[in-house]
Formats: sequence, C-alpha cells, structure tokens
Amino acid sequence: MLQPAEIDASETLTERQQAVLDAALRLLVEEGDNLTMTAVARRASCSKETLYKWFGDRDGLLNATVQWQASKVRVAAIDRERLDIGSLTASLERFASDWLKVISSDTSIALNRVAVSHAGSGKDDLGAIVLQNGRFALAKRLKPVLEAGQQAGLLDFEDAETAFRTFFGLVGRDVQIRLLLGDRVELTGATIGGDAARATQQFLALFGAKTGPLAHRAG
Amino acid sequence: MLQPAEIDASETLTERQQAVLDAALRLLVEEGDNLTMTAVARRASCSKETLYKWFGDRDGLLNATVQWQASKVRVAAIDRERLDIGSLTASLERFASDWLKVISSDTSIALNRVAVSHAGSGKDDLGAIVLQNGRFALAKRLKPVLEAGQQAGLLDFEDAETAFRTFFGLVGRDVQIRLLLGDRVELTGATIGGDAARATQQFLALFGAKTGPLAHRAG
DNA sequence: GCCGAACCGTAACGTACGGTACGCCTGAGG
DNA sequence: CCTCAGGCGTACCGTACGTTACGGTTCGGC
Repeated sequence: MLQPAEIDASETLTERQQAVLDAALRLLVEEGDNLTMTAVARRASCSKETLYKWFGDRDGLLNATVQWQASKVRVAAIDRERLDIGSLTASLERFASDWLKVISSDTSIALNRVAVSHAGSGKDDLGAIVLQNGRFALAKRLKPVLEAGQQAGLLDFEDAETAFRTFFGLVGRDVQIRLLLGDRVELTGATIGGDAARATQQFLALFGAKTGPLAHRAG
Repeated sequence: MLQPAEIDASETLTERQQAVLDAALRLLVEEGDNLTMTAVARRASCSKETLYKWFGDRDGLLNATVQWQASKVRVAAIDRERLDIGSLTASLERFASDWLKVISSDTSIALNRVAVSHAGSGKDDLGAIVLQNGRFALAKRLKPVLEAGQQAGLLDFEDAETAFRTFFGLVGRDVQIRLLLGDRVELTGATIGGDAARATQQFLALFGAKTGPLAHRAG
C-alpha cells in the first residue's frame, strides 16, 4: 500500500477520456458512491460500452476518476530562498489555508467519502490514492519548509514527521471528520484565514526556536 | 441535524433484540457496509421476517445498530474535586488516551466508515449519530474539565470550544483519517500513551496559565 | 391437549444495476 | 462513393439483494 502512483494521467488519457472522467467526477460529487454506470454514460454522452472498453469495470472507472482528480492538484513546491520568521509564517499560513480550502471543498469531501467506503471492503486502493495525494502529498511539500526553518534557526524539533503531524492536527482539528460525517461546518474564506493564522501561531509557539525573537503571539 | 438522540436503547430493546444488534455489529465490523440482511439473520439466528418486523428496513437496522453501540459507550463525567496541575494533566492524558483507543478500535472504524458513506446520500442520520456520540460527546465530557482548570487558574483561554478543538487536533492529528482510509497506523498501547502525554503537554504549553509553574515541559 | 402468538428457516418476488451485444451513425482514408 | 474503425444509444442478460410470504416449531395460557 501507499506506493506513489507516479503515472501522469494527463499523458495517457485522451481529451475525450478526460472529459468523461470530469463528468464522472461531477456525478460523484452529486450522487456519492451510488452513481451508476448508466448515469455516468448519460452525463458524459457516451455509451456504456465505451466506458467498459476504456476503464475495464466500475472500480476501474472510479480509480481513474480519483487519479484524474489527483493529477489536477499537483502543486509546485516552495523555494526556500531567504527564510526569515515573516516568510516562514506566511508559508505556513498559506499551507494551512490551502489545506483547509481543499478539505472543505465538495469534491474533496466526495472523494474522501468514496475512498473511505471502499477502504472498508478492500477491493481497490482508493484509500491509498487519496491518502497519497492528500495527507502524504501535503507532508512532502511542507517538510522541506519545516527543515529549512530548522536550519535557519527558526524552528526547533527533533523529527520533521512529528512536527508535521502536529501542524496537521492544529490546522485540521475536527474539521475533516465533521465534514465527512455530514456536519455543516461554517468555513467561509474569513474563518479559514483566521484558523490558518491561529494554527500557525500555535505551531510556532510549540516549535519556534527559543533563541531569536518570535515576535507577536496573537492571543 | 445533531439533536441529542436521548432515547436510551437499553430500555426499549429486549434482550433478544440486543443480541441481534450485537450480531449485526460484529458483522458490520467484518463486512463493512455491504452486509446483507440474510447474513445478519443467519449470524443472529433469527429470521429475516423478524428483522423487518423489529427494525422496519435495512436502514432501520443500521440505525438501531449504531445507536445500540452508542448507548454502550456512555461514560460517567469526571468529578472536579481538588484540581491541581497534576490531576489536570492526568485527566487530559486519560481523555486523550481513551479517545485514541476508541478511534483506533475496529468497531469505531467500521461505524465511522458506514456513517461517512451514508452521509453522502442523505438517507439517514448515521453521520449525525456517530458525530453526536463521538466528537460531541467527548466535548461535553471534556469541557467541564477545561473550565474547572480555568477557574483553578491552571488554564487560560477565552473559549472552551476553541480550546477543546485544539486539544482534539493535537490528540487525533492525522490518525483518524488515515485509519478510515485504510492506512495501517501503528497504535500499540505504548505509542498511545506516548501520544496522549505529548498532546497533553503541547496543550498545556499553549493554554497553560502564565501564572503558576507548569513544571515539566517534555521535549 | 388445544390455541394463538412469536419466531425460525427458506422459498419466492421484484428490482436495480453491472456487464455485454448489437444496430446505427459519423468521419477519415482510399 | 465505398469502407471501416470508433463510438453512441439501447436493448438485453445475469445476479445480488431487499423485501415479502408461508409452512413448521416452540411456548405460555387455559
């Protein structure tokens, strides 16, 4: 489990196939896991036979859909030039804000829901894929920032993984599970910004290096 | 959504019905959401007709099963007598440890999985029930402790809800979503204890009152 | 011993849906 | 114009499963 799944979807998929997957994605958001092949075919204006020829079976279609969405959210890593407390704080806040926006988006919720369902009866690796492109991709992008902060003497931790997980917890808190379980969490742009700032300050309070001024501790 | 669901299951259910629900629960853990009425009937050594007479339909059975499990984990609140930094720390650690044990248990994972699935297509309130007896029940039990800590001058926060959510995040971090998505997270008794202690210390570092000694900051 | 209620086991029904087959259309190549 | 591959639409098949119906059995009350 949890191998990177490096295949770049945009290479091996034709324009038309991508359109079909987009349709499947929209339908997944609307209908959840109980979308039917017929519905996908109708929505995508293609025949079921084509669906089966391209994607094998229903699980194949779901797999391709999830990977397709994953391939769309690739983001460039942050360059670590001139790191001071200000830019580090900004980076962390930006990560937190982006992450909150992602997990509260309709498509993320829908995708996580199907992945969780399928993780129960292990017929495919949807859970692994979502995990890989969600939580683990985030870690891979954030860890260099944390380590750069450490080398710049701004942060103090033993294990980047542990530090990351703490940051993850401070940012996400109970939001994701509540959303997945259908709770209506108020997440406007403003509250996201506030939460990102709060989480960042708390993280800095926990892992900021004792040497050097940490400046403002909001509260 | 999210009304308390105060009905006490152990009152209105006969011994036999509880046994049937226990069987359904075990099956739910093993099979996930794709358990069949036939399988439940066979496992419980009862007839399908009885199942339908007692619980209406499949969703009714699932609902009753989830509520039945929920009714089993009622826990007494903590009495707030003589609160010092030691007992407060112990309480928090105990909460954290209990919570980690719960969310990493097979039945919790299975229940959360079905609830998440069903939250997608809103045919019932499984998500609300799980939320109510999980995250919100925890808050209800923990908040008095936090407020007692505040009144004792040990903690400093403006909003108990916010403080609780931070604690929740520090304890859970990425564990629950990883488990739900099928990742094998190493959670032995020892690591749970360590995580609970770490989360508690981090929480105290963030919300411990500046006045008064906070003693050991493990790190 | 008899009755009715509750319940077990199982057969049967209806339907939804995954998967397949087939006829028709279009559009590129010759 | 002809051909043919690729793809659309749709009818069709098989099956799994929710739901119902029914005969047989146990058990408390008379």
